[in-house]
Amino acid sequence: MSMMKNSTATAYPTPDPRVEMLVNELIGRVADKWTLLVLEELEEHGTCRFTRLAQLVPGISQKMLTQTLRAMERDGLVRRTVYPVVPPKVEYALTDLGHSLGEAFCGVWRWAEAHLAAVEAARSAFDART
Amino acid sequence: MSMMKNSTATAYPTPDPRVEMLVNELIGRVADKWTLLVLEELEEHGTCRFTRLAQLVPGISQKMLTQTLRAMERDGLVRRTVYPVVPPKVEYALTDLGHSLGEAFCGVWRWAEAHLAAVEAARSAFDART
DNA sequence: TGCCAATACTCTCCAATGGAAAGTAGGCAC
DNA sequence: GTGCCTACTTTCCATTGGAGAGTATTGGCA
Repeated sequence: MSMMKNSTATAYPTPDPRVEMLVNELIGRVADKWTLLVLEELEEHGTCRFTRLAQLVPGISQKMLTQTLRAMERDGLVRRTVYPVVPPKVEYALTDLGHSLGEAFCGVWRWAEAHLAAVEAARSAFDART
Repeated sequence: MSMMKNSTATAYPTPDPRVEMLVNELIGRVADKWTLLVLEELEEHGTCRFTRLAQLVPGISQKMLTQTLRAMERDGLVRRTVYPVVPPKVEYALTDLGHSLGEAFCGVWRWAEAHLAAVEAARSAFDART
């Protein structure tokens, strides 16, 4: 927030501490490893069922997938559609809000792709410094 | 590094599974709540000492601050400067790489500010659905 | 009449993580 | 000496996360 927000010349850019607190809380929830990975797979593959997501997201456990999807549904990021058929069928899809968050994270993705080598070099250098 | 990301006209942008794996790992590390919050405070306040950061980042423990700063230093996101003075003095500042990551996260911050109300509404609606 | 298969969870147990608070180092003012 | 300052570091304990087994449903099969 404040990173880009002080367009005015005021020394401190945080207008309302309540808003800041809420944004921090929201960031803390949304900037979660699994949320991010699930978001990406849903962006990339569109509507998915539970087991497909479990295969797509590398290394997630069923419990964490359930929890993550529930939290994302509660936050209005994904829409959960249950079909009352014989073997259960549940589909997960991004809402508009979810898509907009995905777009917001595009920059981070591009950053990761672009600076992968720099990070690895930094790690090697750091580890070499004993 | 990122061996050509497929220039072919595939529908989805996943080029090389190795790159994807590394990016996922990097995302998983960098998209950590504390990393994000520390990054923001360093962007906003510039160079900081340890205790100041501990005050700035809401709710972080000393242990997590130490761990987070070490990981960020290892990844080349922050520069750690130790002054061998009487009471220890250590300053933390973002590197260029750190700044670039901060910029990449700008979109997420803006998203959080812009959609705060939408998320809260979604939560209320979800919770009301028992 | 069992019994199974398929799916999306849900539960249990155990290891890893995170937080609070106390401890460490080491020189300096007292 | 005693206490103080700062940046950790360690210890202990509560919470979280993962692996794998269990559950609920019901049409289809023997």
